[in-house]
Amino acid sequence: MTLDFLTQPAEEVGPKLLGCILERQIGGHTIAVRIVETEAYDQEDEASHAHGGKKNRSAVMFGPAGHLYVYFTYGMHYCCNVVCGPEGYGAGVLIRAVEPLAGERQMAENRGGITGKNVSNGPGKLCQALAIDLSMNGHNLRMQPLVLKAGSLAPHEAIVSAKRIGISKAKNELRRFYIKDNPYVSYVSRPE
DNA sequence: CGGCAGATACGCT
DNA sequence: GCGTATCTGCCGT
Repeated sequence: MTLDFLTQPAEEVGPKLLGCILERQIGGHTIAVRIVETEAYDQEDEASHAHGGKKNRSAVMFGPAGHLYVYFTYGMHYCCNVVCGPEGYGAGVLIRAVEPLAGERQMAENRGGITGKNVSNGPGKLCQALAIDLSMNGHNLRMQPLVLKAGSLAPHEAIVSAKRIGISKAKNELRRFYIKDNPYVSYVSRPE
């Protein structure tokens, strides 16, 4: 399995990223996590940073698929997207939550000692746990120190589509996807 | 538990 | 100036 599907539209890529693996190399340690919640954005979406054409902040979203778009919001939080779609078309999939597979100790340390599911069950939290900041903006996810690997769902797992969270525009769009019953899905996401 | 406000800096009007 | 693809702590029940 390859990452070729990243060139498809965001709403296709969103569900397909569920179950994929992110590997972060940092300070001689390896952190591995599995993506359990995503959300699709593209330039026709009023709520997307790519809406209204290419801007300085969102330029990466218009670049080649498979790169990382990192942005800063609320004065204190980073969030990260996987750029997707054809080059020149602004689209990306926000990674909203991940499930730790390896390096939990390192992640807890990055999060100031927080352990358990609170370590990565939200967009800002997972960026802090993986030490992702603006210096990673535009990073190619096929290269160290942060690599995206194709993955799949376990046989018993199911994908749920839901309305979006935390935004005021186009919030009724069904562009959020998560793995049903996974404990690391952001806790606001429980209802169907 | 659930709800609410505060933190805090950046991009856009 | 204002709103923001959020998180945390503090409050009351």
